[in-house]
Amino acid sequence: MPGTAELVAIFREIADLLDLQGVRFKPEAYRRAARSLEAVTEDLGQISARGELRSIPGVGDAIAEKIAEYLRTGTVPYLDRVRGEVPPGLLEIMRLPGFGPKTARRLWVELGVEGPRELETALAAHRLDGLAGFGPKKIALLAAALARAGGTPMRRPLAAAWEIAESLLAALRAGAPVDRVEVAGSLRRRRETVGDLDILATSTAPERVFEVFSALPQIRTVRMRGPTKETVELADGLQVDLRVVEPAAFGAALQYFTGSKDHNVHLRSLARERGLKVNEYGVFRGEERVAGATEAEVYAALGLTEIPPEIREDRGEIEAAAAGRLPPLIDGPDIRGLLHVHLDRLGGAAGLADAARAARRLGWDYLGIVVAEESGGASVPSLPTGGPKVFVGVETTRVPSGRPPGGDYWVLRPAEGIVAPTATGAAGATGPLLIAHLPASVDAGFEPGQLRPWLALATDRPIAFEVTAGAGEDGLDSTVARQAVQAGAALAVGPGDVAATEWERFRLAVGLARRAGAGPSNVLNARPVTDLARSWAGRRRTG
DNA sequence: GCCGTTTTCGGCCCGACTGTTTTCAGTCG
Repeated sequence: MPGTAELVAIFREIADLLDLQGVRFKPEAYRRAARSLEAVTEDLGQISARGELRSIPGVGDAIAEKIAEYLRTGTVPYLDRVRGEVPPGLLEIMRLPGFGPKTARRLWVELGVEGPRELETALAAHRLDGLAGFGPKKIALLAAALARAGGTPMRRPLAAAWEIAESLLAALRAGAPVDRVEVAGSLRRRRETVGDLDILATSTAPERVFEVFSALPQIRTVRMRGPTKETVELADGLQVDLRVVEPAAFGAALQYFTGSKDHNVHLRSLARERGLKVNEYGVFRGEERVAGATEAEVYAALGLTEIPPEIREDRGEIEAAAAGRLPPLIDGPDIRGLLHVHLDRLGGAAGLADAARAARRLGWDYLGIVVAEESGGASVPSLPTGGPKVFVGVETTRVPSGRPPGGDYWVLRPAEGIVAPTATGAAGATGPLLIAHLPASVDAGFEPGQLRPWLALATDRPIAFEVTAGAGEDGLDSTVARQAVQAGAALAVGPGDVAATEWERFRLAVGLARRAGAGPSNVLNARPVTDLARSWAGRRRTG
């Protein structure tokens, strides 16, 4: 299927093939462009039509021309050219964990190995023995990696990774001589999927910390351990890096290991311009450490206001921080209630009372209880006074018009495969508020242009796009959500369809909204209860 | 191949860890 996702894959393959040829710098340039394209919220065709492809970070003349070519013809001939220069099987060898382009290329040049199958044969025939740089351990690692090949490590949904991380942090705090322990990496940036976990700790006895960590029941194997860093694999294959630093370097290390790569590279080049050096131990002027204990200190030393982890992606946030113009982002305490709580999930009236208590505990003023369209909304029990206000949402699978029967607002969950509003009820439809739960993930092949008809719908009626942190049933991902925010549309933030005991997960969804650049004014359920009641003209239930 | 309040050419982040080494190359994040 042509589109941004395919173009990203093409650039990544070009990068790998150039790597195999030993070409320097170009592979990173293509990867940078690929990462950048993944974050583009607008249709590439439109950007190209305006002649603005080069405004995408990492896209210069040569890559812009290849994008334009792809948009015209659906192919990038340069890919076929570089494919012709190395055997395709080498890609599989270089992607074996622990091995890379240099090894794959040497096996090809020195032994004629063109792919995994030939490598297997060569290993069996002991043809690698005696090859310079290939000792018995490396050969054994290669054989083991080859035997396990194919199982590409899966990225976990954010919520799943978060639960694993929480259990590891709790175990470390309880059993290891640590002062501070925090999660870093893409989980801290609240990326919607997480490839591995990064945990950072301060301690005066790192060795003991690693001992305790290695002995945790969740951990299957220790892959490597040095004086400052340990890498382990969990039973389900997830890789976890634990690093221990001294307190004076904690902020610098947290900043460094939170990333992203592009953000850090940009920061370090900024530091060079100012005669400074940044590494995971601090910001240095010559030998002198001028910052390091806190992240705020690190950013301040570089002349920047502190940048929230969720937007550290080098998409303009560093320039904004330098100018003191970082936009305010939505925060957990801004959330005033939930709007998408399924009555079924609560388990009836008793469950509703429990949910009301949970909502109070979280400081919320209202709950939007959602019922199926067929049920007519009449079955939602009222709450005793003093509890959160209860609104009733009616869930439907098609774009509705008119007032929801027996409810205050609509919740739209399109039937599977629907990616644009159907004609019925869409054009010119006005009506009470609509919360749209669209399964719109760039990873799953959603193209930026596909949001356009939905945004058009938002010009006719109040609509909010849902952002959740459930397990595989999420609404907009942060890239699509960013597009909605940039278009001035509202988001609705929630924990997904989970029990009230797991509502804390709404904080992860807040993280996704932050990644999208949403401030409090962009989030429907950050509005006070009175505003909300006004935003739909239906009857409302009072507690 | 990209990029620029030290540059339109000459740079391109930087440290940890492993395996094979006797001072380093490759890989990773």
